[in-house]
Amino acid sequence: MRVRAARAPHIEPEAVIRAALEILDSEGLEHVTLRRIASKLGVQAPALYWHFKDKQDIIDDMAQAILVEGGLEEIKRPADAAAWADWMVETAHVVRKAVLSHKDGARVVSGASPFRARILAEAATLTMQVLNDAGFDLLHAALATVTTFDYVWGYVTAEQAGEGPESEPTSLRRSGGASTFGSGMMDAFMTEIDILSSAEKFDWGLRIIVSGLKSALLDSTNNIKTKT
Amino acid sequence: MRVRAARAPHIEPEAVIRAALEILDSEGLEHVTLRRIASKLGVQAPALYWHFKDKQDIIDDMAQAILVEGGLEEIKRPADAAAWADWMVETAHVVRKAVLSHKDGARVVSGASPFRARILAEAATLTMQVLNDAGFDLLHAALATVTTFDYVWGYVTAEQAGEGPESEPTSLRRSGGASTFGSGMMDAFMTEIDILSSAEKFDWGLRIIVSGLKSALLDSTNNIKTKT
DNA sequence: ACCTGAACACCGTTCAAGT
DNA sequence: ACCTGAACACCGTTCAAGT
Repeated sequence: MRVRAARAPHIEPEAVIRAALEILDSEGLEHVTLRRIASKLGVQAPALYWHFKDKQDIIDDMAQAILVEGGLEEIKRPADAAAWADWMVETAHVVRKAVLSHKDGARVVSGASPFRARILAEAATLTMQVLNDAGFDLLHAALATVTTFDYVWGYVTAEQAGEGPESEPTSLRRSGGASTFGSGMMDAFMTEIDILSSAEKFDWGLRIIVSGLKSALLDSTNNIKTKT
Repeated sequence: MRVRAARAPHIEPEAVIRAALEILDSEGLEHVTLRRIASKLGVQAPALYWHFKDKQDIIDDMAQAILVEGGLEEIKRPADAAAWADWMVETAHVVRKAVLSHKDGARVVSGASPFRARILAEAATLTMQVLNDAGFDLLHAALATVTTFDYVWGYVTAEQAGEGPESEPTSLRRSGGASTFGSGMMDAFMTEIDILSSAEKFDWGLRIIVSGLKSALLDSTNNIKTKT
């Protein structure tokens, strides 16, 4: 009398997202189609419209799932407000890892509706509060958050876009251009930079930004206190 | 005997890109389809395959066109190598404006093949050289360039994604979550940050990065010279 | 050399109809 | 309440055939 698995549908939303993420990881975003998801669940494509408004709705939930599963929800404010700098670096690394944990993760999350996924907005809000507690006024806490998150986003997007299907020698197809400083100079830099892992490169830029933020914070407090 | 315009085809590649960009500006990227482009040229869709390998090839040329027309080619190294900081800020603004000059410009350029468009790679190479002349070693010139360009990319992408069709109140649809620190705190920050134009917000982040780069440069030279 | 016609294998989405 | 069948209006791409 064993229940024949996935024969009588009773689809649940979570199962849809799970199936979608499996297709994403094994075949990439362009294969995440309603017909593929449905067939993976033993169901016809239009069935999905009972549980989700449209495909965008599914993408939104995929983005949310990727970030939650990546641990974005577990981020808590630092015990010491003065430790904001290291906290920001850690938080950014969490976001990066979450997105990288699924193939085309960056494209999924940035394809999600309003301000990306809901959790991302919450993480941003939390970041603003941490910065505010650290001494930034409301305006500069918001600016600093946007700057940091936009860097994270730009970096991760480029990182994952580079993992494309064809791993051509990068940047030297179509040699017609010549362009004075050919690819020779480019290659010199590329050879240098590739001694670092992608995580290390990410970290370097992150610390540059945090270092700039530290200076901004010092400047603003000096304008008021002028201690010494 | 007047030549009936666009009746006898003789399609030229530039005309294809021009038509594609017109559709892009008036209707957005999702309407830039081979059939639409072709019909705009008085031709059938498969005709495009004689001039271009595939749609990706057209997107690549669109990206290149957007950046060239935005003035990316006119960027020259600074007269004074020490003026690298202001030069980077200016260069970043040029890239931002170029991308924003067409609807969905960011998506087009990031959808382009290898390292985005060819000109972007050249601009990056030039930036590395400028930084190298300014005292950064090869590795750090490359890291600084990547950091800056990734920030530019993240910022512009978010900026243009926000211009979406539906201009909902942003971030407060689906009020179910509650999430302790509701949207109230979020709104306080958003009100603050919206007193600045998008260009000003971009500029602020840019200068944070450049400020961080200045510190890094000073530190590295101090480690060698240790003057006084 | 340059383009058309017709087809192939897909999409997301709608909707009457089934159970 | 939940799903199917069939259709609609599209896609990018291929390819024999026309001129």
